[in-house]
Amino acid sequence: MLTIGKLAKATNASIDTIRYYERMGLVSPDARSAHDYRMYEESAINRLRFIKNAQSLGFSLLEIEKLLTFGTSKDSTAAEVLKLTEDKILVHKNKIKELQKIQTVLVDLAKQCSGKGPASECPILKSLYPES
Amino acid sequence: MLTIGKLAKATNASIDTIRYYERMGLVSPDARSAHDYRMYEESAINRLRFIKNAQSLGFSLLEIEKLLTFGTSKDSTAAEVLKLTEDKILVHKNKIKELQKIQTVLVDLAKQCSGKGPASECPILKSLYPES
DNA sequence: TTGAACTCTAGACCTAGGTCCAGACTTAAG
DNA sequence: CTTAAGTCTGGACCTAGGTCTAGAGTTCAA
Repeated sequence: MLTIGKLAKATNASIDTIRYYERMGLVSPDARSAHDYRMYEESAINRLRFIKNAQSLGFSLLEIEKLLTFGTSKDSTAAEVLKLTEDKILVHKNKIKELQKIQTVLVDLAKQCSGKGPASECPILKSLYPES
Repeated sequence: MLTIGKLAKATNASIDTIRYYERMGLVSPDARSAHDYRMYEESAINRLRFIKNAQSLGFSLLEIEKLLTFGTSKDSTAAEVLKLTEDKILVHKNKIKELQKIQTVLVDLAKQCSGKGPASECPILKSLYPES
């Protein structure tokens, strides 16, 4: 069994983060010591790594909680996991599209500005002011 | 001169937002009425629209404040505006790249999951758990 | 055994961009 | 004149994902 400090070290998470995840319902100690220290099984390491992995794919803690629940609930289906994943893909797709649209505008603006002269003459600023 | 309510209506911003921008140093009333009501010139409308436009391009309020200052300071140069714009382009570029990387992984995971069977057998979940 | 390192709880604080509220005052319309 | 609608200030609250603090108790190493 691991204390919270050992678990933190093993997963490169902070103690505070682990306790925060506990409040969020993502991780909980497998036991408490005589003096109420949190005690974790080795498997908690994998659980925390799961969280990190899922986070790096853009899942929120709320979504990760669902994923974790799916993994242990007998009634959960692969279809539910797939749905969550596909939803996330769609969200990312839209975000990428939005950023690319913005990017096009910014690059176009940058091209119009020679970088010379006073800011007040800069076409970038001018185009941000509404037609007037 | 416009009261804050008229300005809000004209710009589709909320009164609270305008006051918030004032606290942030982005907009301030051109005068106060006898009873301390904020009074704005027509030009405040354009200023607020400028803010919206810049926001839609991903500039933060802090950056927008700089842009607005550039526009009115005699010492500011187009080069400064261009720099801010190019920095933003770079930030967006990196964000897009990051999202695309994530997207590749997610799409790949989704492909591996048939959507059939229990969640516990789902290859998506399995791959989120560290090699073990 | 003693001091450093660890852990506990509860709750405050942080960012960013707002939103909302209370309580008081002002203005406009009918 | 009355009443609804508008405005004022100051400060609390919201999301998300943490981070930090205080004050008290515990455990480990020398």
